[in-house]
Parts: sequence; structure tokens; C-alpha cells
Amino acid sequence: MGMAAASSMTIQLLEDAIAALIQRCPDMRTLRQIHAHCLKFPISSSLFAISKVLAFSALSPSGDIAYARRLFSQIPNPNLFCWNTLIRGCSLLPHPSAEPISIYKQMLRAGTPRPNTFTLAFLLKACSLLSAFLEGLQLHCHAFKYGLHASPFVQTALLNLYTKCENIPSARAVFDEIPQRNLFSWSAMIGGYARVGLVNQALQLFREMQEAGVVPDEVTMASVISACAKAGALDLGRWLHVFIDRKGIVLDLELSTALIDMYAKCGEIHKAREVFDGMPVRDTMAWSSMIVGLAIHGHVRDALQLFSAMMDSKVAPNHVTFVGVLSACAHSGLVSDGRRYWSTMRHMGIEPLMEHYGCMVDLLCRAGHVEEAFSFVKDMPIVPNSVIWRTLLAGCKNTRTSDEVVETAAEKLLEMGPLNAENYVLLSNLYATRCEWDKVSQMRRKMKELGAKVVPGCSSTEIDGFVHEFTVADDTHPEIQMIREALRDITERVRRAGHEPSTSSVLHDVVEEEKESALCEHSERLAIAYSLLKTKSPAVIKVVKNLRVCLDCHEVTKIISKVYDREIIVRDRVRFHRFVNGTCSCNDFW
DNA sequence: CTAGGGTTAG
Repeated sequence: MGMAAASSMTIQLLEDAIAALIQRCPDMRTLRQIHAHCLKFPISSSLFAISKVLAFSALSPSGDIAYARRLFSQIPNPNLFCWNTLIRGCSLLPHPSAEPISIYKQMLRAGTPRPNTFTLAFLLKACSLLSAFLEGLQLHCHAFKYGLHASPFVQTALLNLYTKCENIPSARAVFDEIPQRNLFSWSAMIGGYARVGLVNQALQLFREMQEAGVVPDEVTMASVISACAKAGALDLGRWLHVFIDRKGIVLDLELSTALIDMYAKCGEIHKAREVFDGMPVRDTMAWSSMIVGLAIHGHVRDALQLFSAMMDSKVAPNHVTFVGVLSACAHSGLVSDGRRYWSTMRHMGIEPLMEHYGCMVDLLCRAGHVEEAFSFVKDMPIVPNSVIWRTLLAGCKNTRTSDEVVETAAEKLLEMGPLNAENYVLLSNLYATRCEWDKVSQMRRKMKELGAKVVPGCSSTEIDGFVHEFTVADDTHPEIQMIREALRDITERVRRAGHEPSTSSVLHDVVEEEKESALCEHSERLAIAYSLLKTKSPAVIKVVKNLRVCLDCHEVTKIISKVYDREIIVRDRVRFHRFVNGTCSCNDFW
């Protein structure tokens, strides 16, 4: 009995020693030595020691998953911890794969052990990385089958999986079923809404979270701030920044980056820069979001200067950084710089994506090199998407371009989006500038015949922390009567200022018979009218729109800024317009 | 041994 106690004590000591060694193990070489020593001792069969070795090889950044797989296959009866460790190890690999699922299937086939909450959480995480909805659904069933559905870890993992698969209704259903929502479940749901662009829902849920008395942290705030960026909700974004400071929430890399992006996308590029300059450490995303921000504001020199500062600070740029750099060059016609950055990018081993080709086509077109842009597109190793063809066609407007370019691009575009009205509108306008009237009417005929759908224009404006959305000819707003009256007043005052509606821009959105009302009910006009009603003179009117502004709205907004003496900032789908006293910051080029 | 976050052309 004394002997048995002694030996069990010895084993305990050895196990503790091994655990301590592995905890400080720096690399696989050392781990193999420790493993070899384990095999010499009577504890070689100790699952404890083996599982420590397994955990290191599977989970440590300096581990070796192949070693873990081999070791695992030699364990006669792996316990649940071993299975879980291998599953998690495989789901942490740089390239997500279905391996965690197949290991799980193997475990189920073995009949034992039964999965626990750890198993499901790891598997669900693996599925969310793959956006594997169907597998996730099966795991959801297993959660019930094995009685694990009440675990907050499983619930959050399910919630997260559904948002990653962009299945918001399922995510919300899981969220609604959670009786005790914690910081993680609130953050996951808010983040899910924000990622798919349901910004109002994200902001609403954030309010409910506070009402429920759950204190947000830097992770929650990063999602909420990014929702503000997408919504163009500057006032709320500013308020949240103050909230962050007041609550002492840590401004880590992610939250700072979200703030930079929010300020940039909400028109406050100087505030964005302030946040950026205040960061003690900056990674690729932080640099990129600042560079992209400067680019969309047309601060091209600053953007390029920042890029070289980024290179000096040895942070590696990625494809997003180059989207910023190349689009900055495109915005101010820096053709040779653009070409240089393009080859820098290739030199760094960054494969150009569709966005980069898009920037180059835009760059060449704006500089008047439409033919060269066309050969560039023809040489693309990936199949150009409709944005590429649209960019090319937009470039054809400004120069005398050969029919070949126009016809090829037109054909491709209509082939790709035969039901997209935007395409017919673009082509119809282009043919009009080229005085090819038969083709203009051909486009309109085709559009009617096919019943092409127009993406409805949608503008929003933020008043007292709430984002109000308006679509073209919208009559669903509760205060629509007042808005209509305000619109009539605007139209009258604008007309008296000498404006004549530019009917050709009606083509941008609608079919002919709707011309008259259409112009006055473009969504940005509703939003501007509502802001004029709800805010007073020094307050700046800020509108965010999902499409480009049309020529007529651009003219009218300039006049409104003068006759109502209000500064108006419109965030287009791609850039900012700042209207002050009858002129726009884009100098009428957009 | 578990969960939630930031940047992307026109």
C-alpha cells in the first residue's frame, strides 16, 4: 500500500513536471525531447502527459499539426480532451478546411466519447470560418441531441456562425432564444448586423443592450462604430467616441481602425487623422483605412505620403492598402505614379484583384487613355466584372472613343446584367452624348421589353441620433406630408433662382413618363428636405446616398446651399460632395 | 481546452 501510494505520488510529480516543462516549451524540437523522455518513464501510457504533448503540437503557434495528427492516431482510446484538441488545432490552421468536421465524424463513428460544449464550440467556429451553413445546421441539431444547446458558448458560436453565413434571421432566432444574454451574445448579434450592412438594426440593438444593463467593451464598440461608418452617422459616431473615452474603453488596434474609418466615411477626415496619429502601434489595417480615407476625400498627396511612411515603418501593405493608393492616383489623374505603384504591388507579390484592375481602368480612362484602358482590360487574367465595363464606358463619355471599345463594352455589360436598368441608363446616356439617337431609343426599348429592374435610390440623414431613410418617390415616412410641402417650397425657390430642370438626367433612374415627378423625388431631395425641416441654420445637412448623385440633383443642391444658406454634405456611393454657397467641393467633376 | 471586433474599385 505504501508502495502504491509512493508510486502514484511519483507519477503525480512527474506529470506536474511535464506540464510545467511543456508550458515553457519554446519549439517543436524541445517538445520532441520532452516527449521522448515521457516514453522512458512508467507514465508513458499516461493520457495526461500525452495530451499535454498533443495540445502543444496542435495549438501552439510554434507547434506542428502533422506531429499532433500522428500522435493522436497512436493514442488507443483518446479521451474527449484529445479529440477536442485535435479538432481545435485543425480549425486554427491558416487555410480553413473541413478537417475538423471529418475528425468529428470519426469520433461519432467510434461511438465514444460523446461531444461536449467544447467540441461543439470548436466545430462551430470551424464552420463559421468556412461559412459552412449546412454543416453548422447539423451541429445545431447535435447541440439539441446532446443537450448542449443551453451552453452560452454553444449559443454564441451558433449565433456567430449564422451571421458569418449571412443568415440573419437564423442568427436572430438563436439570439432571441438566449435567456441570459451576456456581453458576447450581444456583441455577436450587433457585429452580425453591422457586417451585413443592417446598420439601423445594429444601432437599435446597441441601445437595447444598454437598456438591458450589459456594459459594452471595445469589441462591441468596434462593431457599433463600423455600423456608423456604413450609415454615415457622424453625430452618433462622435457621441460613441465620447462614450468610449468616458467609460475608459480601451482604444485598441481594431477600435481605433474602426474610428478612423468612421470619421473618414462620415466626412471628418481630420478627426480620422487625429485618431490615427494618436495610435501607439499601427498595423496593416490601420494604415490602410487611413490611406483609403484620404483617397476618398481626394487628399491624394497625403495618401501617397502616408503610404511611403508606412513602408518606412516596415508594416507590410496588403491588397486593401493598394486599393487606397491606386484609387488616390486615379482620383487626380496621376497616371505614371499609378503605373509605378502597380508594379510595386506586383513586385511585393500581391496578386491584383478585381478592385485593382478597376482602379487602373479608372485611372487610364480619367486621364483620357481609353484605348489603352481597353487593351488593359482585354489582357486581364481574370474575367472582368460589370464594374470594369461600366468604368470603361463611363470613360468613353469624355473622349472620342472608337466604336469598337463602346460596342465591346456595351455587349459585355448587357450580357452580364441584362436585367439591370442601370446598365441601359448608362449606355443610353453614352449614346446620347455620341449623338447615336437610334441606339438611345434601342436601349430604352430593350429595357422596357426585358422589364429591367432599377436599383432604387436610397438616401439617409441622421437627426438626433436616428438615421432616417428615404427611397425614390418614398411615401412611407410618417411625416411625408410635411416633407412634400417642403419639397414644393424648395422647387419653387430653386426655380426662382433660375434653375431649369435638366431632363436628360432623368434617364439616370426612371422610364420616360415618370420624368417630371422623378426629378423632384430623388431620394437625396427627400432627405435634404427633411433635414431642412428638422434642423436649424448653422447645422450642416449631411446625406448619405447609395447611388451617384445625378446632374440635376447636383445643380439643385448647389442652389439650395445658397438660397437656404446651409452647408450640405452628400456622401455619394463613392465620394463626398460638400455644397457651400452655391458651389460644390468636387468642382462639378465626379 | 470554449464565445464577440477593424480596412477593399465605380
